[in-house]
Amino acid sequence: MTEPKTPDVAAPTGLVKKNARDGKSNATIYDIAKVAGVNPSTVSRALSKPGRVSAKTQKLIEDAAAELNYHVNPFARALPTGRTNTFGLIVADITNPTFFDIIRGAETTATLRDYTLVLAESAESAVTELTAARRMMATVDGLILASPRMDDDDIRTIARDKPVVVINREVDGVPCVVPDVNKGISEAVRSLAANGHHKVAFVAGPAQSWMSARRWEGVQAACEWSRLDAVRLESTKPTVDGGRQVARDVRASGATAVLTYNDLLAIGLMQELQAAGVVVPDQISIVGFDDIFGADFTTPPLTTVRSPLGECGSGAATLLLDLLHGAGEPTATLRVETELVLRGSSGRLLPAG
Amino acid sequence: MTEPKTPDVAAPTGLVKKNARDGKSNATIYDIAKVAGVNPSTVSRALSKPGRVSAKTQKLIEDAAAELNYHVNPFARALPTGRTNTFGLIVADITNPTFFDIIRGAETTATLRDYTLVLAESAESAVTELTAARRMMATVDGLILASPRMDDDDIRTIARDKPVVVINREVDGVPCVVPDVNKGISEAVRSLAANGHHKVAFVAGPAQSWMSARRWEGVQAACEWSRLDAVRLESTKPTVDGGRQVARDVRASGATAVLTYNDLLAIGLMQELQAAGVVVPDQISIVGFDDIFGADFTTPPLTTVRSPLGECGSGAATLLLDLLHGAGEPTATLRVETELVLRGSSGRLLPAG
DNA sequence: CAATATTTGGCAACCGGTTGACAAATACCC
DNA sequence: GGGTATTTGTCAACCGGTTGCCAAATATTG
Repeated sequence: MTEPKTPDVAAPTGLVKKNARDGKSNATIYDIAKVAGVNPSTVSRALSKPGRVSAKTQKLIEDAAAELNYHVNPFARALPTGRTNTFGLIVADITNPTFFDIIRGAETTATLRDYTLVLAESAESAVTELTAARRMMATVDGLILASPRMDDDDIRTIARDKPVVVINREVDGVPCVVPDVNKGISEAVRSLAANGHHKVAFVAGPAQSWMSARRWEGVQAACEWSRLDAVRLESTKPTVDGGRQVARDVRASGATAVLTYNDLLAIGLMQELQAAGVVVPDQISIVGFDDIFGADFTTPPLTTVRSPLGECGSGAATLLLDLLHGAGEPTATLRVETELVLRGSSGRLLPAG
Repeated sequence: MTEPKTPDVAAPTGLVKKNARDGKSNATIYDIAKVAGVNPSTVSRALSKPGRVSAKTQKLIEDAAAELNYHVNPFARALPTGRTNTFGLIVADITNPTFFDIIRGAETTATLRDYTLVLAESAESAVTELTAARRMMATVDGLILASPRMDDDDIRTIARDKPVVVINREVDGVPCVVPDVNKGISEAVRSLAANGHHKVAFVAGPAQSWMSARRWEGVQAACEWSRLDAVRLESTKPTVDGGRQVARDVRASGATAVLTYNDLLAIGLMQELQAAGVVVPDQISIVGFDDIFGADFTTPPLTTVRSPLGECGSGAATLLLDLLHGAGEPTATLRVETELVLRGSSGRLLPAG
């Protein structure tokens, strides 16, 4: 079969074609087709539809592909199919260590399943978040929203276009990965009750944070169960700085134990209290949430309700990838367990001197 | 193209208006061409070649585009042009906080200039890194390698195909962003000398780490200048755990001040020494590198030589984007300044009791 | 006002795969 | 062997932009 059926299809049309495949330009299925002596569409099938072509042809094509060092062009594939083997992850704040483990979990799972992770952050703004999500929609197969700030309807709207998985929040009709706060919180509160505390303060997070609301509910319920007083305080922002700022209110509240929306608040709060001469945990116990990187750098190291963040990230990625491949419930909610990590910042209340 | 302020997203009224292109298919330049009564190629030009079409036609097309809520299909654009408005960032370890600020800096700059950041990690492995880089090459316009582990030749090979910027390492013929360690180190060593120290230990990082070598050189030079003894110790890994493990050697070395390759090592080292009853800084001074998140959580807070990591990330992104747009030196090296951040973990050596 | 220079818009050929329809080749059955 | 059921490979029409070339339209100039 040496006779060319279609003689000079590629006759020089005057176009500046970089015909010399000088190492640069990549091999295409047309090149493979020529080498293997088959039609390009056969090459395409051999490479992406297992079993569609005969074993003999398959081998022929694979050899040619290997010889030419062929790699599919992702854009050429994405154009007709819409599939990109890519998914997006939008986090509220890249520098917030809460998300580090989520990012890593998602990235690891993505790579493992031959997907690429595209990252964006919303800077804690619902508008930025929506913009980022919209922008990504065009280029990804699916989206993971970690602690989204936009409202439920926006999330559902996006979820109508492409598979979406939400972390740290429950949205009706959208698959979610949420830590179940109750176990960890009740362990924490019971520990505080056992150590002689009677009044507990909860420092809340951002108003739009679904998780902050759940944690406050959990704290209330657990306190009721243990017959402790519970009071809710507001923070300006869920950061170390926000924690410092809330120290006044904490002292004014008369609570002897504090749970904060997250570890950053707890760390800032502890720093400020210690700077003012308050001894932790003798005079006040502090418990954070999440067990972020650095939570054990403090003196005393921070007691905290751990959320398995890495698991959240990889769980969300798995959920999403299953969805993309047609497996799994379209709206399953994955619940992961929380647990108390008892360190030095909480303990027995010493009688006031 | 600004977001429509009118929040009628949730309003069920206007929804019926959408014609056949309701769910999936997005408007194309052909749709616009039809509405505007021009040729698709004219639409393409109006939208991407400023000034190529008359103002009148331009307006016509822009209006039609707005009406149809048109967004270009990135794949269709990438296919013929190869441009994707995307660049990759490969870091050695996603969970290492050193990279958090780098990631954020790069992400912020990317978003600002309308690029998308694709993230991958090498898990501290040269092989994984090369694989990740290769994989990305197909889909990005350029690549940033933060603290790369692969060897210079591999980097240069990659750099021949697409623009590459390296952070935390100098590679001949490739644009780099490197903190200039000398200022920060000499400040640190002078401070130690002034506080009565005579022997300084340096705990090194990974053998392949270019930056570790530079830091050791810097420490040696500064110590020579200040007439201090300098001794080099090896670490098993550049983590908190590695820092704990090196504590033995540090004590055995007889040094009264330690600089560690990075903050994680410093933190682990300090924890271990304190656990053994050593008082920091009275008996030993500890100085880290980088000023990572959490470096000030410790008691005493960590003295460290700060590298402006966010600046490295954004600087690398800027360098890369300039390169992509034809501006800037093809192999410029951007040097950023380091400085000593004096906190509590270093100070005057108390006379041994 | 004619002649030339400059804009402006249209045509069509790409970029590199995917896929439905179909025919040729091969296998299977009686 | 003839006839039907299956494989297997080919054809051709996409996917949605980009861009070189050219001609028509318009502007500039002598």
